[in-house]
Amino acid sequence: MPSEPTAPQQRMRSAERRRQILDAAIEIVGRRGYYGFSVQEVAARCGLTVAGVLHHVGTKDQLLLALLDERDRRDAEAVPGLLASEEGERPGLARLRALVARNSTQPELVRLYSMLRTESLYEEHPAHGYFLARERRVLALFARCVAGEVGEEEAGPVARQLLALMGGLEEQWLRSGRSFDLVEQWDLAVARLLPAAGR
Amino acid sequence: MPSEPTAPQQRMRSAERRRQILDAAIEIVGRRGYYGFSVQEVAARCGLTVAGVLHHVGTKDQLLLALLDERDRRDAEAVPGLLASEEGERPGLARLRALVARNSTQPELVRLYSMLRTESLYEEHPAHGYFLARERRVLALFARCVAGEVGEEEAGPVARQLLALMGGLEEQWLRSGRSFDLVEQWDLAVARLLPAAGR
Amino acid sequence: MPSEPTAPQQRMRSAERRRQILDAAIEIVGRRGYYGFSVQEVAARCGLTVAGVLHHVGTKDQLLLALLDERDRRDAEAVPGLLASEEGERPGLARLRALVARNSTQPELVRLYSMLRTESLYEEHPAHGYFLARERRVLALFARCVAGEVGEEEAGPVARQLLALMGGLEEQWLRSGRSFDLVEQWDLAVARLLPAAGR
Amino acid sequence: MPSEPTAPQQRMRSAERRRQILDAAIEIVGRRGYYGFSVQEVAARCGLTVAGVLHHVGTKDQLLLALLDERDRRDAEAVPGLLASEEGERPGLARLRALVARNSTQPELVRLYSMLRTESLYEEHPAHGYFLARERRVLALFARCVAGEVGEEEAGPVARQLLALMGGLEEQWLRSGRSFDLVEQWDLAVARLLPAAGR
DNA sequence: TATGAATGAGGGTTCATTCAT
DNA sequence: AATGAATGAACCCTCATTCAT
Repeated sequence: MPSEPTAPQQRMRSAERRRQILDAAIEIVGRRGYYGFSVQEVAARCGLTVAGVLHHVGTKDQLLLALLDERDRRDAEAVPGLLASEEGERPGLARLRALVARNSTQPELVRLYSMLRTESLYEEHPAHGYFLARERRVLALFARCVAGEVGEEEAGPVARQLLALMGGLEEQWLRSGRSFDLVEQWDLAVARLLPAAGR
Repeated sequence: MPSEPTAPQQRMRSAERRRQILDAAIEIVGRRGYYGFSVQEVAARCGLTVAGVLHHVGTKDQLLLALLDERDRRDAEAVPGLLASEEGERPGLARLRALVARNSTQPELVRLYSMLRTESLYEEHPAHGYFLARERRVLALFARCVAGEVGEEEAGPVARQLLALMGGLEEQWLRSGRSFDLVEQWDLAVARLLPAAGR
Repeated sequence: MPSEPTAPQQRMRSAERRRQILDAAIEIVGRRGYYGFSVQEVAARCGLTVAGVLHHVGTKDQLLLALLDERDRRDAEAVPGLLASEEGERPGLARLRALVARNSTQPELVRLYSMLRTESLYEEHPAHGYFLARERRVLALFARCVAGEVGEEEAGPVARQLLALMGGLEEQWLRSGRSFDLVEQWDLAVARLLPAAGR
Repeated sequence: MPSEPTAPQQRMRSAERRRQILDAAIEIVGRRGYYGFSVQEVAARCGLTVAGVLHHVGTKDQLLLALLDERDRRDAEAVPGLLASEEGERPGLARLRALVARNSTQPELVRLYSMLRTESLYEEHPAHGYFLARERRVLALFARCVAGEVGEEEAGPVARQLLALMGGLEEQWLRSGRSFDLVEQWDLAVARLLPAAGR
């Protein structure tokens, strides 16, 4: 419905506006997933028209992908090398712990990935490919992180186990209203799973 | 004169039809979640009108809850006492293994719970309450299952870890196209997590 | 939705059931008119299925007409000769007052007629014909009621005025939550309109 | 190069379109009331999609209220001060007559108010509050109009009577296919009701 | 007498998208 | 950079009705 001409529409610079839109989308998609969120809602949160939002992001699907890219970009910027492992450096368990620690400060982000990871199990989900590739990459990274602790043929399964643990604990953490300390529980789990490494 | 031998009956009896509807819904909700599925799709799969489906289940929301109830009912019937633990009997690790084993034969079911569990993190999701309660119950059960293996103050955290592992491995299992043996990976994980119990 | 088999469905005799249905319908149609009422609502109020109601009344339209007939039948029975004026007897202002008095004890009934009278202004309303005929009859009756008080050529207009007054006051009476005495206001109005007659 | 001289413009400006929508709605609601009209019908009459109509008015309920506001706005504009009585000026019977006279030229408008006034007796009707307030205001105005003619304690009842008469006569006028002169009948009624004032 | 299954039509509303401005 | 008009498709749901039981 044509609304009253509202407060003098402040025009933003494109980059700024885009960031604002992606922020809003991250939060909303984190809550209700791809299928449950609407461009309308993003628009409302930004004080924009639906058409206004689309002007910046193109399409609902593109918005989703843009949002994932943006997250990756920001993460790479904020904690360089946390998820990457290009060089010859040998990441260890500390790396995994750092990851958990960082996530524990960003529940919103955790929500987003939880949501989309599960939703994208469906082959036609727009982020299906993204998360398939991501999981492969992450499993490989985790395997390298534990390479020093376990035998070669065990690295794969243990990486699986750690990834499962991480995701599962995060989900419980969210559902419980973050009523427990995520890092602490992670440490307990790792101590059990890789007892030799603790020392 | 006896009537024709009942041509391919169009009109079904209530229970039958309801089961058919719930089956279809389970599959679809498992793929796309509550937000992504439509009554229309269920109807199409059952050869019914949308109104026809609604005649049996009332509402989209009620369909979701009915579907969860139905699952519970069928599970309780098929493997009695798997999730329950009423009496004084002491469930152990075997119980957990049995659970994983059963799930490994029902990927569709696993999908459904994965999907809804995550989606229902959102407070206004129609199954939010259901999964909140369910997680509490399951954590309590798991804690009892490991009561014999670990100290009392450790039962809670370990239950968390096992639940996280179970969910996480299942998810990886689904995403990988079930390319690994779920029970095998579970055993490996448990062997690491509770080494003493292995024997 | 197929409901639980409820309390042992008491079967009623047809006439009884029909009366019950019409009673419910009178109340509901009185509130929301023909367009706003649904067979479903009537059914609910009678503890019947929609099909059950239709079994007794045939059709939504027929229900409406049946309901009007029933009202007329009951009125004729309860206060014989109130609206009729077949014989040579000369009805007077007392007759009109009796009418108002009776209505003042049956707000539900007043509601019904108010509602349908207005709704049926529309030519395609199922009760259009009914109320057209009714108004003619009533105007004729009213004219006879005031024949003794005013000149012949005035009887028509005065009948109009009295009918307008009656309907209008009743409507105000309903809207105000019956916060004034309908008969009293009627008397005041008549005293003004036909001053000579008062004595 | 100048563009073609604007082919029969499909896209309308907001105000224009809105007016068109409200006009259509007034007519339809006047015929069948709030419960009997559908947005679809309004859309069809405007050569728009349902979604198109909703784009301008928001909601079926909002359309109804917008329509009443619009009527008030137009009336206030066309015959300023007819229904208002802000200042110290003393309105008299002439004011009431002017009102009837105006209405007699706008049967459509009369229909609308007749319809909604009655329908909104129902407490949950979207215009219930509107007409409750309106009746209070109008009764107060009418009371002031006859303040010069009758004693103070009679003003209230007489206002009621006049309002009832006006509404009732209008309704008869509509049902009869406007077969009589509304103003003439009004004059007759007023002459009877307030004989002293005639002079 | 009454129900239960099923439908077809229509209800209002939401949504993503296009296009001109 | 952003809006506003408009659409087409989909959404869930309600309704009156039919038919077999």
